[in-house]
Amino acid sequence: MITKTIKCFDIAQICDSGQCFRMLKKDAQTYSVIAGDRHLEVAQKGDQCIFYCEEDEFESFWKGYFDLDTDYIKYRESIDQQDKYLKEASEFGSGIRILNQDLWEMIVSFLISQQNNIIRIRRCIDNICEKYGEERKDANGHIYYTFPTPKSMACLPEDALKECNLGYRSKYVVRTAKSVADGEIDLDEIRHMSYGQAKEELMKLYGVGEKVADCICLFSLHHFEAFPVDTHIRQALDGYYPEGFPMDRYKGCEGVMQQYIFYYELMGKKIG
DNA sequence: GGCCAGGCTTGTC
DNA sequence: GACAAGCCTGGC
Repeated sequence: MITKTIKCFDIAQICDSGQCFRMLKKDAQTYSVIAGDRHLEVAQKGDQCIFYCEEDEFESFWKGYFDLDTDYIKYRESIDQQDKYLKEASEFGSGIRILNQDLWEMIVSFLISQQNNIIRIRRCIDNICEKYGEERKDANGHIYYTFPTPKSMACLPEDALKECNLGYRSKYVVRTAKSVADGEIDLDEIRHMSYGQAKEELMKLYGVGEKVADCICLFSLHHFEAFPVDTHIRQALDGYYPEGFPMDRYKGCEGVMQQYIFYYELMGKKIG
């Protein structure tokens, strides 16, 4: 069990920001997270965070996963003071961090995300994990499932994942699993590429377009230059930035700004 | 070659 | 009926 005081970190905001679909609220302060074959519980009260794991696992994995070595205050301070909308959005989502998630998990998750909502995306992912992942037990003896490997889905008929409610996206996931399992696309190479190269390579995968490639680059490769434009972001940009979003000003942290806007558009309006 | 309309699963509002 | 972290295909 590790206790830390962390600024700019809010597990609830990270959970609701729609970058991770395997994070679950257990009670008012506690969340459980599954990443690859690992499981973690996190509790938070203000700046105080408790990570229920051993110190070496925290240092070697979860610290990087939650991006705790990155200074988000610096990004927020770089925001144009005249830009009231972005200032408000960044204050509203001040506890958001860009997670370092697994590349393969993000490819599949954002293939499923298209023309879909976050609740249903979560359900689809739970379904494929239960059906094609491996069963594990957490420290409390509760069962959870690992994320299915490319190999475990590569041999399926293209329609097989419709059973998991993926709909027409089933063939995207199966064909992509095949491309990766066959070595046609090398994930390790993509991990070492620049943003531009990685995006281009990812877009060779069946079902991966510009928006999905940007999400993968941002949430698993830590390319902060990626700025995924979906319907919500499109609306915000049309409404608040008719001249276009000032990408040049935010060079190197465009993706962080995108997350502030996305979260504000999705959650800010509910609360008012 | 680029551009654009239409189609695609399914659940929720 | 419209829409949800869109993409592919075919026709021009």
